[in-house]
Amino acid sequence: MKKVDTSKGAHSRTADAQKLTMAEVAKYVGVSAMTVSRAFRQDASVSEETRKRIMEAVDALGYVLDQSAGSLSSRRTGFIAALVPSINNSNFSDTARGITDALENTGLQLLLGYTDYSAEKEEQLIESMLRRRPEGIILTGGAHTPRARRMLEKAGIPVVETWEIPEDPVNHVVGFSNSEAMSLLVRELANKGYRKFGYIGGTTARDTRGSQRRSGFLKTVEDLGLGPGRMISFGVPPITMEQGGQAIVSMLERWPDTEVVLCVSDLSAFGALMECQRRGLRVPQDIAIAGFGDYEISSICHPRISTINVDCYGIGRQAAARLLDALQDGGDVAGDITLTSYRVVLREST
Amino acid sequence: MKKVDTSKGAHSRTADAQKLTMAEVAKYVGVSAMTVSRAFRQDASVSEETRKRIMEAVDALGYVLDQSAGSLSSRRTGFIAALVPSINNSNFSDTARGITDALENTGLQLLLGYTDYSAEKEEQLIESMLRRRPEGIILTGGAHTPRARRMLEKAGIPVVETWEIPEDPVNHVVGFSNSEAMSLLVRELANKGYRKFGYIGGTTARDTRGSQRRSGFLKTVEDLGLGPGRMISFGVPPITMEQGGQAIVSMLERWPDTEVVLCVSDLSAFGALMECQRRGLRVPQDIAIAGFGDYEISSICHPRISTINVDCYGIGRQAAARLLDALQDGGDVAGDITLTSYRVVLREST
DNA sequence: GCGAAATATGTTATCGATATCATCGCCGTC
DNA sequence: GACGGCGATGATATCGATAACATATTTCGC
Repeated sequence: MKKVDTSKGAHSRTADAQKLTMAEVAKYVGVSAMTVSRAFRQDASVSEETRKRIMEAVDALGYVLDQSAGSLSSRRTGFIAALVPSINNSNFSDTARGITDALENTGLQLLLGYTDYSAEKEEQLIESMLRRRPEGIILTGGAHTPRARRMLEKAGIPVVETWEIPEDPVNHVVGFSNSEAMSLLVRELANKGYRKFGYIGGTTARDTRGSQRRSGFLKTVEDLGLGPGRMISFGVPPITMEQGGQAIVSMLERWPDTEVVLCVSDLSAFGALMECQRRGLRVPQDIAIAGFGDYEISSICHPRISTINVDCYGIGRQAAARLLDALQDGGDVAGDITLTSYRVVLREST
Repeated sequence: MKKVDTSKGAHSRTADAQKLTMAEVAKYVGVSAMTVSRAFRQDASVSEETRKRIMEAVDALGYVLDQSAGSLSSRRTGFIAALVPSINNSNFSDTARGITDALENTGLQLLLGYTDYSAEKEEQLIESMLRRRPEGIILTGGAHTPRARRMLEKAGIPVVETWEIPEDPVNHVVGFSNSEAMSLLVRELANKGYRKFGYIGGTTARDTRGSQRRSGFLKTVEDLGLGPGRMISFGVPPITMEQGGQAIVSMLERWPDTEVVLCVSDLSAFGALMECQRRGLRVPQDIAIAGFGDYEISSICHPRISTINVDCYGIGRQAAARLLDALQDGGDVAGDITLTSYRVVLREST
C-alpha cells in the first residue's frame, strides 16, 4: 500500500466557495428569491416562461438547492430513517433495497444505519437519526431499550417495526412470525419422515429473530413427540458460514445419529453443507440440512438447500408503503400489522 | 398477506407534537438557549454543575437536538455522502461498513446511495446528496456524467473515488488497478501450467471495474502468447451466480477444451462451479475455475475457489480516512492516490 | 492585593430557504 | 362596467440552532 502524490485534481475546499444562494440566482434572473424557490417545486404557481429562465440560470451558475435550509422553514426534512442489524447480510440489504425502491420519486431520502444486532447501538442510532428529524422511521425487530422506546414514542412520527411481530408494537408492524415459520419447516420435514432433529444457531439472544426461530423449533419438536431437539449453539449471532461448518461437526460428534439439521439461517446451513461434503458425508442420505431465509446461494449450490423463503424485499417495500400512508393521512392512522408471506421450499438437501 | 388492525400503539403524529425546542429546555433550567447549546458540545465551556442540570432537564423533557437547525447556522451538516453500485453485493457492503466504522465517533453521519451501476442514476444521486450539503463525498469508480463531474468540482468539498484508478481523478483516489489484478491472476495460473484460458463476464461496459478486469485478462493472455482468450459475455452486469452457471455451459459447448475459466467475480465463479458439479465435471481436473473478490463463499465452498482478495473493507476505511484528513486540513490537501492491496489466493478450484 | 487571563454565561444577528399574506393584473360574467 | 376570482410575483417574518461578541465572575501570578 503506497501513496502517490499527484498535483492533478488538486482542489481546495474554499476555492470556488459554494457561497451560491437562492438570492443570488434570483438577482441574476431579476426575480425574487421566493420565485426561485417556487420554480423548484412542481406544484407552485410560476409561469412557464419564468421557470425556464430560472432553470437556465441555475444551470449556468451551477446552483444546487440547499435542503438543510429549506427543511428548517418548511418543517419537512424529507428524511426517512431505517435501521437494520447488518448491511452485509443479504436478507437485510434486500429489505433496504425494498425501502429505497419504494421511496423513489417521493422526494424522500433514506438515512440508513446498522445496529450490529445490539439494542444499545440501536438506541444510539435512534437518537442520532431523530436529530435529523426524519418524517418516519423503520426498525428491525421489536426489542428496544426503554429509552429508545421513549424517544420513539415522543418523536411524533410514524414508526414501523419489521421482520417480526413484537408483542407490544410501538406503532406499525410489517413482518411475520419467525417461530411459526420455523415450526412449519419442522412439520414439513417430519412429514417427510425425519425423526431425529438437530438445530444450529448462535449462542445468545442478541438476534431476536434467531431466538424466535429456535423456540419455534424446540416447541414443535416437542409437540410432535420427537423428544428434545438437539441443540448446538455456536458463535455470536449472526453466525457465519464457517461457524455453521464447525457447528455441524459438533452436532455429529455429540449425536451421530441425527437425521436432519435445521440452521438459523441459510448461511450457516451452507457452511454445514460444505463441511459435510469435505468430510465425505452425503447430503441428504447421511445427514439432511435445511436453512432459513432462502438466500440466493441456497438455490444455486449443489445440492440445493431446503429453506424458508421470506419476502425480504417486500418487507422493505411494504414498510415504506405503511410509512407513506401514514404521512399522507396526516398521521391519524392507528398502528396496524401487515403480515408478510413466507413459504417452505424443499430442495435436494432434505 | 393480511392486515390486522389493532388499536394498540395507535398514535397520532401531531399528538405529542414534538414542539420542544432548545429555548424551552433553557427556560426550564433557567439559563439561556446558548448555554444549552454549549452543554451539548464537549469543547464548549459550561460548568459541570450547569451541564448536569441541563442534561437532566433534557432527559426529563425528552428533548432531542435538532441538527437541521444547527447545521444551518454552523454551516456544518455532519454528513458524508457515499455512493456504491449496489448494496446487495457484499464487496460493496463491506466498503460501506468500512466507511461507517471509520466515521464512528467523529460525529459524522453517512448518507448512502445505490447507483445500480448507472452513471445517470449516479448523477441524480450526486445532486440529491449535494442538496444535503455533505462535507465530503465518496464515489465508486471514476466514470461520471459531465454534469455530475461539474457538480462535484463546484461543490467545494473533498471527493474520493474508490475501487479503481481513474485516468483523470476528480480529487482523491483510494483503489487499485482491476486490470493489473486480473493480469496477475492470469500469470499465476499460467505458471501453474494452464494454457487455454476462458473468461466469463457481463455483456456491457456498465460495470467499469468488470470491463477493466476483462481487458486485463485479454491483454495478458495475448502477452503470454496464449492466443486470443475465450470470452463468454452473459447478462447485464453485475452478473449473478445463476448467470455464471449458464455462462460456463456456453463456454464448454463452444470451447470444450478450455482448461481454466476466470470469472468477473466470485459470484459467477461459484455459480459456474456448482453447475459443473451438477453436471458431474470435476473441478479442477476437468475444468478449473477462478473468481475475483474473495467473497466469504469462496473460502467455504467445496472445492474452495481461487480468487483475488481485495481489501474491500480497507477501501472504505481509507476512503473515509482521506476525507477526514482533508476536512482536518481545511481542505488545502491536493488530490492523492492511495493504492490498496490485493493478492492472488490459489485454492483447490485451480 | 491588583491587574490580566481564564471561565461561565448572556445577547444579538444570522444561516438560507419557505410560509404567509399582500399586491397587481387580467379575465369573464351578470 | 364593476366585481369576484385566479394566476403570478413580491415583502416580510420565521424556522431552531449557533457564531460572534459582550459581560460578569473567578482565578492566579508576582
